[in-house]
Amino acid sequence: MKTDRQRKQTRSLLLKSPLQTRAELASAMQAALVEKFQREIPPVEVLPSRNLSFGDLACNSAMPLAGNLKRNPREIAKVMAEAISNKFPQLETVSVDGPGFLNITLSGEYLAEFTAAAASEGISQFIPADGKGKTALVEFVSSNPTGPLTVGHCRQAVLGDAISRLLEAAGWTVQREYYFNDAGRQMDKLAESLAARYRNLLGGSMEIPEGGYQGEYIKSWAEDLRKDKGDQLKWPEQKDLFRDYAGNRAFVLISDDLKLLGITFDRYFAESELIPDAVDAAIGLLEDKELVYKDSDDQRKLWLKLSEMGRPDDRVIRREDGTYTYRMPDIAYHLDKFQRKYDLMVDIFGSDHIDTCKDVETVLGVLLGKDRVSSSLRIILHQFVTLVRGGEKVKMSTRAGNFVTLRDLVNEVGSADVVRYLFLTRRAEAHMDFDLEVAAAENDENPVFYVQYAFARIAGILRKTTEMESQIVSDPARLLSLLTGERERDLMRLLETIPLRVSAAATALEPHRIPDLLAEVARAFHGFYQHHRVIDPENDQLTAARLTLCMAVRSTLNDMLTILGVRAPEKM
RNA sequence: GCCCCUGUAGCUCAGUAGGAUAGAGCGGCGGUUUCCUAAACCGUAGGCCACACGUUCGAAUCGUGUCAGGGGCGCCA
Repeated sequence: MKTDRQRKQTRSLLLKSPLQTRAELASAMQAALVEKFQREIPPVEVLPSRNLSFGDLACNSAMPLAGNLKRNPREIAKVMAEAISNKFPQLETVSVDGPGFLNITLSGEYLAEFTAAAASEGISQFIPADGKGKTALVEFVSSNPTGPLTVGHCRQAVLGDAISRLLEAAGWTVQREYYFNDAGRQMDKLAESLAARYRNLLGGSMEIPEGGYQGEYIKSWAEDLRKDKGDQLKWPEQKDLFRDYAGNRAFVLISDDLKLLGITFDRYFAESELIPDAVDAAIGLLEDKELVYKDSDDQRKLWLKLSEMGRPDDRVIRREDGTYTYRMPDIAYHLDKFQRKYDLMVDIFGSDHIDTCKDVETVLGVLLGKDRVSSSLRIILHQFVTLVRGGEKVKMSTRAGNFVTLRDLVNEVGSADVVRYLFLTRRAEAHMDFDLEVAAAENDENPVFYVQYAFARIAGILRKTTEMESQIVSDPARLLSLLTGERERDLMRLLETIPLRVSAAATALEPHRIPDLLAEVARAFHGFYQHHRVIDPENDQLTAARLTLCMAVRSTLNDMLTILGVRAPEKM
């Protein structure tokens, strides 16, 4: 047994993070090329091999360089190979193949050491902390408080939360924000709809207004309102009371819906906070740049000169009655965000927002500078969800009463884990068919269970052992000598790639990559499990080594499930 | 008419800052359990990456065009 001090020494010699390893290889190769050819060389890229039979890492920089240097790409690759082979303890082999590919195999010792570290300390430490010391604001859902959340909001809620968690995994400090319009006409319609239901309860006749809300939920609010306040409420005299009551009820409804998925926000930002000061200030900025003009018929009506900023049409931003259209407070809201000085702002909207998003982004670019906006604001537009039940499309109409709510969906599927996982298996900009039967099936058709089952299997093994921490094999040479199977080695190779792939997913703001990684790890683990018995009473050494590998897998699965917000179950 | 997204295996989808033989799950076919959870594993079949042209040493990936599907084009949000 090595002492802690010795172990640390070994680690400092051998265990570099996956990122460091690749960066050192790249710069050594670049330096060698500069030395050899006596000219500037663009950075060399070390990438994961597309096909593991070629090796663990690959580099194709020799080929694009061949034209510039007027050399055979294989000759260039050879220079690069010589620069690194036998110089890095993390490497096993380096070879030049095909037209000029450089293939690199990682050493068993390095992989074993990585595995041991992952087993004892987890893998999250190896995810490059790109966001360390930086703050991000993620805005999502942002549905107006007029009724329950729909399936579309559900996708957005899950997406926004996963993006937030992914950024957190990469070291960012994330604030989740929900913006809602409480000053617009929608709230008045809602109040009037409630008043109509209230009056109907009392036998009076009052129609739900044009564009109002017909959902059954408003009937129950009306009943509650009657219980609380009696029969004597007057419309429109007590309009504010109706509006506040409806708004509050809607908010409770929405936050309950979000709770079903385990999603919470750090801040709910109300449009009314921006009116009038922030909006007036924003209009002032636009006026200074002569980007607005008054309507020829009505001086109070204000237009935004979007067509002069490269957008197709000018738009009204203030109506005759002094109220604002959607775009104006949204611009003010984003100016507020920029004033709060986040390093990154992410907006998540449904694809129906495409035009307004572009308008707002364009205006921000004019007011704040295009570079500032493009470097710190990322807008993600997700496509809609089609619900399918047994091959048949489920009709979803946003018309009154006939829409599928988030709550219905979660209840029918029966599990927030499944909803989250399945929504996150497709990229945001892809249309999604969500099959309710597959989602509700508790069998092998459901990909969530495949991953969770791998975790539960490991938990089952660990329950049968005691003092598992003390059994972790931290000496890489010993670990390597015990884990000799191909599946064991492949599993270690796979685990080593995970931190950088998680990091890449975070940079791209693409949480859909995580379910793929999870399935890959689970598959490799299930294969290993089937072919190698972990607990072998006759062989303590081997048991300890395989437990170490299991612990590393466990940590990897756990960290990635956490990013998706999906439970890692001890038992299934 | 204009704008956005999509078209990859029977189905649902990954893969697109160009790279070597295009991947997975489900479904199909054939196997595996005295042993840590068979919600698992192993094997096998299945593709003109919508189509055409172009750029390139090299294209599912980039460009142009065509076709097909979804969505959006309010003084709603």
